[in-house]
Amino acid sequence: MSDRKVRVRFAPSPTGALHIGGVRTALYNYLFAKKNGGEILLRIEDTDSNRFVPGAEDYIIESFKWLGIKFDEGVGIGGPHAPYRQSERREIYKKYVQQLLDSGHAYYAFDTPEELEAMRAATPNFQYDARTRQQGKNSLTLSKEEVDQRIAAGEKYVVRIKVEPDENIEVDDLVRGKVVINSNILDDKVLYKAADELPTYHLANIVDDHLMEITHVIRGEEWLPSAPLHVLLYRYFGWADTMPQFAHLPLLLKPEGNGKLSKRDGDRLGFPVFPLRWVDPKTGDVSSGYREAGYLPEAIINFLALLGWNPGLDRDLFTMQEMIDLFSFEHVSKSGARFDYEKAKWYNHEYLINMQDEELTDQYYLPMLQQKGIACDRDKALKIVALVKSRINFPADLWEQSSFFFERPTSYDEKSLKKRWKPESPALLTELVEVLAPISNFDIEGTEKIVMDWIEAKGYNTGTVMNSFRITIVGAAKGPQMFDVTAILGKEETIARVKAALAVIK
RNA sequence: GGCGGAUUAGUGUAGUGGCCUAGCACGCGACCCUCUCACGGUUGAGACUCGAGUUCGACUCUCGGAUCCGCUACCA
Repeated sequence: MSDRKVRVRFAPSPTGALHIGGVRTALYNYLFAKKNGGEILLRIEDTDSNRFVPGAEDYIIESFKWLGIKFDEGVGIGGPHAPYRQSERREIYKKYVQQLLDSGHAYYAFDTPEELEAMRAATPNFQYDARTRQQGKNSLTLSKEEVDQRIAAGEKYVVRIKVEPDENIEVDDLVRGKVVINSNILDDKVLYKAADELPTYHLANIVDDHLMEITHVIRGEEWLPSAPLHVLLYRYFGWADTMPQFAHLPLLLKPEGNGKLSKRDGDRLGFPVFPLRWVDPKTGDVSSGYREAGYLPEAIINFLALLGWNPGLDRDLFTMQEMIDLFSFEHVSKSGARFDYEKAKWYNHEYLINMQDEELTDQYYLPMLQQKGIACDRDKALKIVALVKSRINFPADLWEQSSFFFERPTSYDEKSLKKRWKPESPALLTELVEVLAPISNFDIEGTEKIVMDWIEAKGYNTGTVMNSFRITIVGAAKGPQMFDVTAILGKEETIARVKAALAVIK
């Protein structure tokens, strides 16, 4: 078994947008597969016909495409084990359900929802198992003739697993170690529904993982309680020798309060919980996405990877390849990780300021300016981006940080004025205009030298002059070095702004 | 309620019995840089859930309490 090629899968059900927690699960699967020279496949688990949401599958595929997680086979790609959509594998499952029925590890049950309801109401903590299945209408209590008759009559039966009682089931988990559970607490889970001719998750999952030669099942912690059932299924099928290894990942928790991260937290706290924007086809509700919010996929990947896993190094920035090389379940934590949106922003900031000026300019800045109808040649745009990029968290911030290059301030920040505008500012600036006016070459060094010499000669306070100057040019006490700004603005505009401000600020 | 899992600063984590006066990062504060805001650098406050054991010695092992999380569907 250990010499089998590593094969993992990510198997979401298409019930809506792909949750960020699901993205992390997929990411860990991906990292593990690549680390071990293995393969990862994408399977769609749409065995619940009632919860199917159109568009969800495409959304999932597009999300991973954006994030840079490439699957080796599966839905949208194909492969030797196609089809990868469970709703298209009906006939396959039927065969295996029959195998379990024949070997006595499963049985037919005809109990109606109402009858089940009644049983639950009558017995506290009721569960359909070895102790209670005598009360049900199933092929264990009914005669063979009646069972055949009911099925022949088209009655909507269900197939349940027959869990043998009093057995300790061991689950070997890559992150949690050995977990032992007694079969008495397991119920006879439904494996197959005749109503839609589809298996439930448990059956389909085990059959597919076996058929698709999955070696490692890496999934969320919510599956840990049903892992023993899955172990049983492998055993009942006779596949125990090739049973995959399990790894149950800790959950992603709400940033504040109790519980796991949900869609509503994003709405409430104002951050996305989905990779891409999603419009619910039924309700029309719109959920924001990381892509549309201006996140770089690399930043999201890095952030998510370190939420529950840590390579044990004293740094936080890793490329996908580095993470692949470093990934190991030994360093996956066992407890749930609170989602920290501030850190997500920091990651984006880091990835953005580490981008080349050219890339930021061509990919984001120039298109942004064009959309606003602002003419600006590439050289100038490049210079501006270089000056402001250290202050941005999102590409959109590029505009906020640089708009003053294109738009003369129409108002002046109150706080800045209060702190930096001195009684002598108007006189100083009036004089500055006279100093600037004769300068023929308005470049950075030249202008700076002339202005600084003037300040020194007159014995003025550099801070007072420069900050007052800054307010008239930028509109607030912020931004790049002043002469970098004026060199881009040019003499005419610089002087015009000072004069305009002088006329407005009292 | 039952069963399972978990528990290091506000958050993500390092730590595998003595190296811990518990490290790193985000966030918060200060200082330096400086014409401002960022960036960068330095730095401050801030944590081993509690109680018993085991041990010469426990953040690290065992047991119990507390708390949190998950599961408990003809959903995944």
